[in-house]
Formats: sequence, structure tokens, C-alpha cells
Amino acid sequence: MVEDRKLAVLRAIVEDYVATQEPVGSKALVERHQLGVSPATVRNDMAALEEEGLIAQPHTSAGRIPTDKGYRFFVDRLTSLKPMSAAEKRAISGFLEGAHDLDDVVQRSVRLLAQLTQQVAIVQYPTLARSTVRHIELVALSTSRLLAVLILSTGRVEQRVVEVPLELTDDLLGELRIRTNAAAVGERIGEAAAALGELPDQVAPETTRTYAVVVAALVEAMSDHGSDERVVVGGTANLARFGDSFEMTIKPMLEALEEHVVLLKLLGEATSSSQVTVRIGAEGPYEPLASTSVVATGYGASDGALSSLGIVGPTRMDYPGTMAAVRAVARYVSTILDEA
Amino acid sequence: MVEDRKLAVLRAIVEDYVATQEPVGSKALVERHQLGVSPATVRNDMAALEEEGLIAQPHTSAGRIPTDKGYRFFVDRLTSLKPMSAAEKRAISGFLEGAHDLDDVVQRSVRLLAQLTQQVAIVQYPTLARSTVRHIELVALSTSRLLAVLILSTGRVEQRVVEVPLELTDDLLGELRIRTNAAAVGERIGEAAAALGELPDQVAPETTRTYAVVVAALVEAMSDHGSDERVVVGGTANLARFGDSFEMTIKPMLEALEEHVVLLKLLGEATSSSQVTVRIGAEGPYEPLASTSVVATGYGASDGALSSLGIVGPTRMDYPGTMAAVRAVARYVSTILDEA
DNA sequence: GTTGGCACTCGCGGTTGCGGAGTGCCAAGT
DNA sequence: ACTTGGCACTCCGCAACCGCGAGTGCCAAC
Repeated sequence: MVEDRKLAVLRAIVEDYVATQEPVGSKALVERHQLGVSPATVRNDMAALEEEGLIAQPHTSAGRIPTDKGYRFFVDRLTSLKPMSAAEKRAISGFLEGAHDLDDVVQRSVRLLAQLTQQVAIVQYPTLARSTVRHIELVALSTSRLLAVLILSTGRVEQRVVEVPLELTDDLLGELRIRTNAAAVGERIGEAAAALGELPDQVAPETTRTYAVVVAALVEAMSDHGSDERVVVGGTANLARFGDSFEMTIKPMLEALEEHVVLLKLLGEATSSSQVTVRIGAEGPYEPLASTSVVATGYGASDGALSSLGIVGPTRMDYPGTMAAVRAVARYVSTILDEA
Repeated sequence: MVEDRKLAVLRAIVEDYVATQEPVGSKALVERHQLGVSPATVRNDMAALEEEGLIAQPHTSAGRIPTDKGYRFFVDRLTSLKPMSAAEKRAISGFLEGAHDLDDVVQRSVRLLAQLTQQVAIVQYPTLARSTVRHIELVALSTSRLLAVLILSTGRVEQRVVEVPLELTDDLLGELRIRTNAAAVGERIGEAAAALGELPDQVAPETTRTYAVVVAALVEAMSDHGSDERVVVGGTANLARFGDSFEMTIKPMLEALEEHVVLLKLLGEATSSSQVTVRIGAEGPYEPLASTSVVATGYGASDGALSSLGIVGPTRMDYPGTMAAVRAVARYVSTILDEA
């Protein structure tokens, strides 16, 4: 079938270009892949593929390279994730095994992902939206200041120092502790914030203001880092391996990596899906990264996708391998979070 | 005085080279600075400076650039920190004002430092060694697991999940909580760990193992992140401004920035001193960074230097400005920590 | 629809040839 | 004892040039 061979040619071009990083010509193609046809035939196919906008030549009389559209086609139709080898699986679980902390899990995931894909890895902290309040602890610092500690089911801990208008006695502190915990523990942060918000009205008038400031701090701790989510980046050293134009790729990339808001936007699309999402070149929302791709997926405990992780690298990358690695890491991290 | 002029020439060379990033010749020098002598005279001085190893020429018949030794001389003898302008001071305190978290303080400091110096900024988390235990909280997760939360005077919070061999009752948990707090609160982590270590022997035999595992987790939380200190990096995008050779400077830098152990070593020398320390080029312990300099200083609450922060950049940098910025940020951060 | 042949294109690497900035040295001046 | 102008020399950087070779498109034959 002619159509079939054209696609085989596209696949071969993508694979060779990814491997060698050089435009690939018709002759080299038939040598490296068993297409069973002559270079001339391949040339005809290439002309057709170019017509369709799937490949392009950097200059007349050079080999072809895939266009963004070509990669898109390749990813969507010509590839299936290659499963991880047993050794790789062992490496992954081994790497994530020893984590005792939420911070630690995230940290290790980034490192792992960067190492596995040889790209720049990005991991978003588990979103708080779905997490519940595990415990609230209030510690007196002086007679007028206390430390409010908020412990969430994801293992995240937030803390705020609060100045209170009333002198802090043990009794008052105990009462605060009991009431805030009663109102919030076990609730999702949305409901917890609401329940806490009503507390000040339910207590003796002279303590209303005190309750109000403490509650305000807790609610702020919930919403603050809850919506303004954090990301961690790793494997920046892999930028050095890109060999791509510094100005075009590396510089904008470094700038983007500093802007966590941008990263969140890049990952954002993938958060909701447990599929691996691929954004190729200029498909994304952020122009400076027009010559890079993002491979990302949602992850999280079994009660629904909580957050996302992924990698960003040059459009010319090993999509099947990268996608498989991203998926594998996401799954393992999800399991770990489930256990905790 | 001839000696004086030679030093003026060295200073001029450093300043011009830092500004233009190009080898500076005798003619350009007399034009840009009022040296009051002819180019020929400057050439003689330059020859002398080269003799002493303070400057060098990249190739015959090019201008001169300072050597590491030249920079050293410049930093040690020819420069004094230029004080921050009022506007800069305001910017600094404004930037750090709104921080409510230890994480937040560190995060903001990195950003601030990176922005101020236009270099890559590194901030080490306040060391735990001198900090004291503020509170220990134990929360039951199930009948056999509890979450141990350790709150330190620096505002740092560590947490560990512990599997206990005994069924957890409220009584047991309360007892654990009271005893661990009694043993540890107010102590430096060294003493706290020691005091906690004796706890298991002082309780009813059937609870000894339970105490032991909880204490082990707490002690581990103290020592773990206490010795293996954490650092935060920011302003990587400034690498792009270096314009230096990618292979020589940027690549090893990216690699070093990933290796937090290396960064700690780089900052390490400065931790103990409240002076601003400058390490120029190959003076440092890490060969790949032979063409970069580190400007760092200790910072921390008034009870002694706790930690360190600084920047790393190309040897060709504005030392006076950078040193001033590093010192200013360190001071402000120290004040903030003192208040908390 | 496939294939071999052929003329053509064009980027890349190496070479060559200035121009200019900068130097070192020397002899003269203060 | 320094400083200075002059001068010959060096060598980098840049631009132009050239030839090679990979690769293409097209066509005529199968």
C-alpha cells in the first residue's frame, strides 16, 4: 500500500532525525531502514509528505526534517508507548522507595524523571483542593503570639505566625485548639475554610477577635498555597545536551523555568487527564517556547487526579520513550501517595 | 607616584573589562579614564602589571584582561563596598516584608538576590544546629500509625510518619506527647536528641518499643535535614546574560547547580563569617567552575551565624556592586529571622 | 507505480587576503 | 628617571571565494 509506505517513511524520518539531529536524505533512509524500495521512490514519497506539511527541508537540497505537524502525526498515529523494562521499573520504585516526606517524594520524582528522560523535569506539588485537613496545631510563642500549624492529608504542612489581641492563656489556647480542630479536621479545605469562618461568631464576644485572626491565618494558609500552586524543576543540566541554538531554545527555556506561573500553565492542560499529553512546538500558549515540546500527565492518589508532572525539551525528542517514562513515573508516584 | 598609577591602571582595566567584556587596550584606557598620561606610558605600566601576573593578553597584540590574581588584588585592595542607595534599601525591605513562612523568606531572598545582582543566587536554609525545639506534635493517623511533627525555632517544620507496634490509645498518645515535649522543647536539637534518646528507658517496659520508634523518627528528622542542609537556587535565567562560552561556563554551572552538595561546599567557607567572602576562579574546590566566582556571606539571627547565601557568576563581574548587594540582603534576611 | 539517470542547487568547510587594533621597543624630550 | 611620539610588527576577525558533496526534482523507461 502506498499510503502505508509514506507513513513508514515519515516514521523513519522522525526516528532518524531524533537520533542524529541532522536532516535525513532519501539515500540514508533506505540504507538504515529496510523499506525495500529505491531512493527515488522514497523521494517521491517525501515530496508528497512535504506537500502535506509533515516534513520540510531547511534549505533547498538538504535532507528533510519533521515539522511540528509531522511530530504531531507521529505521536498521534505512529507510535505506542514502549513499556518500561523490568530493570527500569525496579530502578523507578527503588528510587522512590526511601522517601519519607512529601517534599522528599516530589524532590525524588523530579530527579528521577530528569534522569530517565534526559530532559528538564517539572513536578507540580499535589494540589490542595482535594486534600483534607488532618490536624491543626497551635503553639504559644509568647503571651501575644502563636504559631498556627496546618497539617493536610497529602502530608503538606503550612504554618503561620499570628499576633493575637488577647493575652494567651493555656485555657484559651486549648479552647482554640479544640474548636478549630473540631471544625476543620477531616474536611476538604474548601469546607474546612467555610466551617472555620463561622467559628468567631459562635464564641464568647470577648474572644471573637482572637478567633478571627487565628481563623484568618488558617484560611489564608489553605487558600494561599492551595491555589498558587508550587512546582519543582530539575535536570536543568540536561539543557546542555540539547545542542540546540542557545538563543532560540536554551535562553527562553531558562527564563520560563524561573517563571513558575508559566510552568503551571504548561502543565495545566495535563492536570485533569491521566493520559500522557503532548504539546508540540508552537501549539502551546507561550511563544518563547515555540521550539520546545512538553510531555505531561496528571498524577495523584486514586481519588482523582490531583496534580501534574512532565518534562519539557526540544521538539526533536524521543517521544515514545519520554512518554513512557513520564507515564511510569506518574503511576509510581501516585501509588506512593496512595500509601501515605 | 608610579606605583599608584599602576594600581589605577589595574582598576581601570578591571572596570572597563567588566563593563565591556572585551580586552582593553592602552588607547581606550586613557580615553575613558582621566589618567593624565599618554597611551605609551600606560603600556609600560601594563607590561609591568603583566610581569606581576595581574593581567594577561588573550593573544599577542590584543588588549589586556585581568587574571584571577588581578581580580583578587582588585577585590582586596582597590575596592570598598558601595553602599546601597535609599531606593535599593526600600526595594529590599519591601520585597522581603510580606513573607509569612520560612520557605517564603528563603524563596524571596533568592529572587531578590538574583534580581539585584543579575547573577545566579544561592540561599542555604538556616542551619538547624543552633535552633531549638519549639514544639512536638503527634497526630494519630490510624490505630497503628502516627504523624510526628517537629517544629523548630527557626520556623522550620519536619514531619515523619511512624508505624508503632502498640495500639495507639488517646492516653498513650497524650503521654507520648507530654513526655517528648517535656524532654525536648526549648533545647537545641543536639541536646534534644540526647534527651529524647533516654526516654524509652524511663517508661513502662511494654511501651518502650513504641517510644523507641517515635523517638527514632524525631531524632532522624532532627539530624537528617539538619546536617544534610538544603539550598535553593534562583536566577538561572541570568546565565543567559553571561555571554560566556557555553561549554566553559554555562554547562558546568548548570551541572553544579543541580548538585546541591557542591553548592553547599561553595557556600561553606562563608557560613562562619559575617564578612562577605569572595572566591575567584580556580581558588575554589570545584574545578569545573574554575572560570566563575562566588560571592557569599553568612547570615542568620543575632545569636550567631546560622547559614549562608551568595551568588555565583563569571569571574568578570561587578564585584563592588555584587558584594554590597549580597551583604545587604544577608543583613535584611537576618533581621527578618530575628523577628520571627 | 517504481526505478535509474542526470542536471542542478546550495550549504559547509577550508583558504586567502586585507584592515585595524594593539603591542614592544627605541630614541628623543623633560 | 620618567614620559612620550613614532614605527614596525603581529595577529585576530571578517568577508569573500571556491570546490565538494549530499541531496533534490524531473524525466524517460520499465
